[in-house]
Parts: sequence; structure tokens; C-alpha cells
Amino acid sequence: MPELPETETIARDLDGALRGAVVRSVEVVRSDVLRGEAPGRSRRSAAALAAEVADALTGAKVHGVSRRAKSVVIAFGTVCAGGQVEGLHRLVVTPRFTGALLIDGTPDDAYTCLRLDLADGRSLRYHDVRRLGTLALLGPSAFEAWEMALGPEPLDPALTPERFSGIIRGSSRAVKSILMDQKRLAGVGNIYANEALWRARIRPTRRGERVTRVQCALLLSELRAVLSESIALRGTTFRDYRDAYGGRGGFAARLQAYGRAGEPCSRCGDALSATHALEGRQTVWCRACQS
DNA sequence: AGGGGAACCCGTACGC
DNA sequence: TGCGTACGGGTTCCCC
Repeated sequence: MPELPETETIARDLDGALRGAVVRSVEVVRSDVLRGEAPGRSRRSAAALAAEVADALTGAKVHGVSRRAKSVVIAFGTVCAGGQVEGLHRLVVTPRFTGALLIDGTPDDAYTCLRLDLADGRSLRYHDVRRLGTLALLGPSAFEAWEMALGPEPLDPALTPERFSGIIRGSSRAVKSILMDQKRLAGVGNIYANEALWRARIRPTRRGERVTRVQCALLLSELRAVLSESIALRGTTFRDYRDAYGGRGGFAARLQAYGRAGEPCSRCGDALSATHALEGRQTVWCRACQS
């Protein structure tokens, strides 16, 4: 389940590997992962979208690869006669649970949804077993609309403790739900919400409006710490996540809360509690030292 | 505004 | 062993 550190890892690898590469041919194998206006939107005619993607990407040049929220953004431009890049559009890839962007060297199989063959002989595949991930090809205005609807990036220095505190304290919902609400804060999912709250000693069910400013400042710094540490170890492979070379992330062994229900809290030794009652998602915390 | 539930998928785990 | 079924997991969308 790629969240911010995992999609960041993929984006950094692909930016280094693909910047400047030219697409020779496009094969849409599974068109049901394609979306129109934005990732996650209900799908339009899959056949029409497949034709649009093939048409737009054939001959296109990779301008750069970046990340926003939990999505990898591949920016393409068309190479014109003069050599300059025009008609920038972006393929927004949201892998969800089992999606992966793989560069050549990984064997092809039945789960390839999209394959881009590059002029230099390499290839890039979007691979997804469950196909809950999505690919959306967005022009400049649709891309801007999608980005504008997302909350700030937790690692952006422009997100000050004051602003973060306003996000958390401005809602009566459970603080964990606020952390995971992509409209309020982008990129944080279940794993890192559990971890950040454990580190900051805040109970996941505490209402945002009842988290103090001091706790908010601590939560932001612990959130940034856990995200940065995970990026340094190329993310968390709990189960399905793979990087662009098919490799696993190294952060799973560092998790203190997620997936450790019943195990002793590494801070106080009490058994970690778990519930699914918070929006139906696995929530793990220490009753003794998180309040 | 926000909470609940369905839908999207299919490998995995389980029951019989 | 095989077959059938429940489940998970983030997000959107619809309804209350």
C-alpha cells in the first residue's frame, strides 16, 4: 500500500532513469485502470481512454517524474521539429495496493496493465494484480484542478506548525482520520498515521479539536521524522509494495505500531491495542502511553 | 459537515 | 483435494 515514502521512492528512481527518454510505442493491456479527469474518478469509456493514452504518449518525451500525495506523476512533452518540448501532459499513477511501476529487467506477466516501450530499448510497465490502482492522463488544467483539491505536503517547509495545528484543531473528527484525509493533508495513509501518533503519544481516536497546540507541533515533527526515515530506507514493504526495480522497501522492521497488535509497546511494555472501529481501518495504539 | 455503506478488484485464507 | 465464500484496503460517490 504505497503511501508517501513509497511513491516518493518510485518517483525519484524513475526521474533518474527516465528523464529525457522517448516513448516508441504504447500498449494498453488493461484499460479498466484508466481514468478521465482525475485519479479515482469514475471511469469513462475505457476504449476511448485507451486510444487517447496511446495517441498522446506515442513519441512523447519524459520531461520529469515527481510525486504528489500518494501518486507518481510522469510529465511528458511532445518533441517538436526544433527539439523543444511542447504540449505538456502528465500521467498520474496511483498504485493503491498492488500497483507497481517497473522498469525493464522485471519479467512480464499476466498483470501488466500498460507498457511503454522506449526508443532506447528499455520499457516501463504499470503492473497491478488487483487493479484498484489508477492511471489518469491529465492536461495542464485538469492536473492543476486535481492538485488544488489536495491538502499540503507534510514535508513541505511551507506547512508551518501553526498551519498544521489549524488543520488538526479545526475539526471534531478523530485525529487519525484528519491525518489520512487527503483534502486536508496529502500522502499520509494508515501505516504512517498509526506510526506518527504512536511516536507523538497521541491516541488515534482523540478529536482534532482536543489536541493541544504543543501536541500538534510534536505530531508534525514526528510525522516528518517517520516519513523521512522511511524514505531513507526506500519505504515499507508490508506485503505488496515493490519499487521500480521490483525491490522491497526496508522500513517494515522499524514499524512500532502498525501490524504489531498484541505485541509489547517498545516504550512501556504494555500490549498494543487494535481496533477496526475507526472508519473500518486497522488502528493500533498503546493504551498506556498514548493519550 | 460528516458519517455509513457500496463499489471497485482478485489473491489469500478459511470452512466444509 | 477441491470448491465456495468472506475479507481486505484507499478513495469516491451516494445517501442520510
